[in-house]
Amino acid sequence: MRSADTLFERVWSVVAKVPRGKVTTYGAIARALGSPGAARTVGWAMRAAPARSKLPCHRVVNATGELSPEDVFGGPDVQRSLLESEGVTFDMQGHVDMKRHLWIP
DNA sequence: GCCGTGACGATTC
DNA sequence: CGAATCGCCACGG
Repeated sequence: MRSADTLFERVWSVVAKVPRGKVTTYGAIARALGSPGAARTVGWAMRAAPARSKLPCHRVVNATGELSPEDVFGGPDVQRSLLESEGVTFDMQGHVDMKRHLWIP
């Protein structure tokens, strides 16, 4: 059917729909796709995602609102800046304010 | 069809 | 809060 063969493409599709100023979690995406336990696979999709794509992967964080590890993006500082630039707020721990910006497809 | 791997999640100490 | 552990699922070889 219209769904992509692999979860990867479906994940990218969902991430691409994330509105500006909002963030989503890997678990939320996996859940929306029908695989609540495939959070890891979602993260893997980001890892394998084509960098040239328009995927706002910086809007994807983990369930705790934590940003990506330093091995990606070039540093969580970059991700934080991007999100703040879009109107996302953070708490004292440097985590995203999920109560305000958590978005689910 | 098994094995290894991983930008996760939740629990526990 | 920090670190460690187990469980989960999907893809590639």
